[in-house]
Amino acid sequence: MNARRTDLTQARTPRGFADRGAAELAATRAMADRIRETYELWGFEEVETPFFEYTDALGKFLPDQDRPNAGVFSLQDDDEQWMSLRYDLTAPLARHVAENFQKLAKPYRSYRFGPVFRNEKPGPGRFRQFLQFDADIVGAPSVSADAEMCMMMADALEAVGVKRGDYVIKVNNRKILDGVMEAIGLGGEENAGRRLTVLRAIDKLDRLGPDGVRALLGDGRKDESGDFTKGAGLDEAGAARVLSILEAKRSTNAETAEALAAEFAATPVGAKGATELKAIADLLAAAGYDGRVSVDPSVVRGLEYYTGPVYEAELTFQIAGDDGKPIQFGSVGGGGRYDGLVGRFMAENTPATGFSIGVSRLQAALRALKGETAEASTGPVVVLAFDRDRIGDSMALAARLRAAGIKAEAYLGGSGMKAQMKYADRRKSPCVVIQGSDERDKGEVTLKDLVEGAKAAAAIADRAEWTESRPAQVTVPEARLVEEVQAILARHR
RNA sequence: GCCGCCAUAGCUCAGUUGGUUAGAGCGCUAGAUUGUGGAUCUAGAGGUCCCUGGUUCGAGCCCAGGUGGUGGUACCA
Repeated sequence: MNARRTDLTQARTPRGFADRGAAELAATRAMADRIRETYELWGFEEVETPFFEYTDALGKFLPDQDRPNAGVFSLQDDDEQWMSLRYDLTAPLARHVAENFQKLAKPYRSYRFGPVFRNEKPGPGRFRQFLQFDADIVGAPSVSADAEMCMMMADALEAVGVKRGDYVIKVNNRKILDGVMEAIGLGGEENAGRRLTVLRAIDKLDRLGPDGVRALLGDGRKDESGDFTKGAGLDEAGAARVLSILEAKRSTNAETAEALAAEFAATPVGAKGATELKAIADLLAAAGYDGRVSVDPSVVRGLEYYTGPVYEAELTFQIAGDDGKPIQFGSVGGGGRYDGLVGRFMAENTPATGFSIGVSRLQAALRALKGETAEASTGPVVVLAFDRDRIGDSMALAARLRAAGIKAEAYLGGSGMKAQMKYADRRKSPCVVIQGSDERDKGEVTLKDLVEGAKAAAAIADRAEWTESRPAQVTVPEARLVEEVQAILARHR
């Protein structure tokens, strides 16, 4: 009967994708509910966009227009138009706003939650499908909107259980860096690539340190594996000037903003950036968010499209990993102002700012913080099946429990009683209902409390006593089924 | 993308210089126990030794290419 079959299909998830079980889904749902409550409290409304967008709507931010599958998952519709799975929630929002511009009250405050897809190499804790939770304000040009975004991000983190002090929202302004780059001769369209290289170099500060960043700003850097990363090609003075931004951090937001204003107001754009940061610092102070939101010149974000304030949510607690070394969780979300994004779809330019929370990443961090306390949720009461032809009786008993609001199921498998008990055990069933012919003849049911029973069993060593004692088990009139089961459930609440 | 390491049962792994029918522990299924979770004992099921090709009388083991995983690095909208 076991002839070797060679036609079996291999059961496997695609690389970088994962199935998620009940415990993890429950944790995700709980977290999403907290975030949702926070956003609604701030007056944001939910909107959902499809997983697919036309590739051109996702935009010029694709790494290579000629290869639509690089970075994103793309396919051609039957009319030959390219469509792509969304890689974030911001580009689809920009499209939605442009498409419904007349209908939306501006400033438009909205949030959305869902999976996004990236076609790149997966790593540990890094998947090709993951969840984001975004909030954006479209149509508010002032930095008060950016300040509000930072505050709401802080509220959201606290709502999901990150304690004050265990996180920090860092905020900076792109314009300061733009000013510096302009001053050292990196202005203009022709230097866009080098400006991006500078941004990416600064983004690596926490990992590579000042010397590593300096190398990336100059000629380039060779890492331990021998791979060479080309640098931005700045001269020594230029690199020093860029790095000096990072030293402007002071102990309070007001002082940092002032230091930046004093140092980097040489160009009009730099001055504007400093003024904006000062305004944000004032708003944060007035709202009581000092300390939770911190003005930090090292935040740049790797994205090209940000035009003003940028911010990043960082978890600051450390816990030891399996190898004893501390794990740094780092960034769990970020965002910024993208005044040009909606403008790709319509002549009217529309300012916008928003941020994204990496739900999967945040969830992983919280799980590590709290330990694997995914407390086993209680399963259903299981009504055992005695005679195959009396399954209707089991189902009727289960139905009575359900009518009383108790999770219950009749055992539908084909195994014997011992296996059925094991099944109930594995389902984390609090209690089983047994009705064989003995009970049925007398109009009774036997209930076994599995939680109590497990405790009693621990003390019993030999088989005879085990079978004899039948711990935590009662036989009651069938009419009292619901009350007695409720009593058992109440014991373990 | 680049560099390194790894791939044998559901899981963790052993497997001699290249030599007969590839093993262990755990897990799973069942029996001992006419109707009871645990413990104990016993039995059973479960394998394309990642794939393809090569060397050889003979390959789980050696060689080449591929695939997948993993650790760095790059990218991360």
